[in-house]
Amino acid sequence: MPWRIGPADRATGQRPDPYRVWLSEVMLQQTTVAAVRDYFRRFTARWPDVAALAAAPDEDVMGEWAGLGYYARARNLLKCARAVVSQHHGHFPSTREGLLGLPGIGPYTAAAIAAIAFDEPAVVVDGNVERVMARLHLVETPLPPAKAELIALAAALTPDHRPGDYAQAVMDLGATICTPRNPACGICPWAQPCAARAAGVQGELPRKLAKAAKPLRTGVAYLARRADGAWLLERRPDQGLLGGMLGWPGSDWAASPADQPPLAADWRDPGAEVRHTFTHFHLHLALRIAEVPLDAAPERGFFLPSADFRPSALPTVMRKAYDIARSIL
DNA sequence: TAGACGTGGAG
DNA sequence: TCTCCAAGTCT
Repeated sequence: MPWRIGPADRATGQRPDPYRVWLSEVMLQQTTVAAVRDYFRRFTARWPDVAALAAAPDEDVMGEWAGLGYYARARNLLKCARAVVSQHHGHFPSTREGLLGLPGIGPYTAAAIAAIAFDEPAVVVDGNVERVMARLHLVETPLPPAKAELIALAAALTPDHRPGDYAQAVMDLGATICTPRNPACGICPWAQPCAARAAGVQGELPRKLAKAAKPLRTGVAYLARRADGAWLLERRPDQGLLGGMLGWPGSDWAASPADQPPLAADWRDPGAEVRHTFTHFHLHLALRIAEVPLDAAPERGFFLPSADFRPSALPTVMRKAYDIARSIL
């Protein structure tokens, strides 16, 4: 993984760059390694250190993050980079407690950075560690109530020697061997002491409380292309869903939203809607598409010139709408 | 403290 | 097609 240093460098006492550790850990929050890899490469190529990132315009960072999800992470990433520069002389705090004070850094990320970048024996507990501990110690209590117990069990195993390598090793074990489904107990180095394995319930742990069903919300989005190729977009407010990202003007997303076009035009119905599922609801988004003249004066949003418009800077639901509009215009 | 907050891949 | 979920944080 591009954010790790090799064993040869590690053997010389070299530490990984705290900036790269921080960036990778934030990207990896609730996100798979496969999804993060290319984003990490693009971010570090464009912004090689925390000072460069802190100096970047908001819209550049949000656009580079587009598609990775949980956009509050990108907003907090910038806040954090700027705080490190302005309040910590451009250096990340080296302790769990110091890191916890920064935006977007919670208990897991603070411990991970402290252990991996600064060799602090912090207790690193993510979903992988929770799963490994629940199985190793046969914890039947469901998550999230079991959280405190699992942290205590993880703390009892955390070594003072090479805590960063230990933390990554347990997370790697969870990601590759002690997986949620069909764990590979036959090649697991902890198969012998594993209580869940002995009881034959390893595939059922950790237990989890049932989640709420996702309601259906609907909405309408308006995609207007001006005669010169510019698209009518708007910047979404910083708070809430897709906060700070570009999007198409349209209705709210609700059980039965009211809607109002952003400008007068001959709106066409493409006959296809966008279906998208967020963490807590399903969305059916109807589309209205129009070609408008150069002097069109929108009541909402702004025309982004085609030379400045990259579909990759849109969140996925907005890019799905764009793909449909482009196919019929 | 429980709910808000994205996405793409696996089964 | 559908559910689950992945290296969580914020409010």
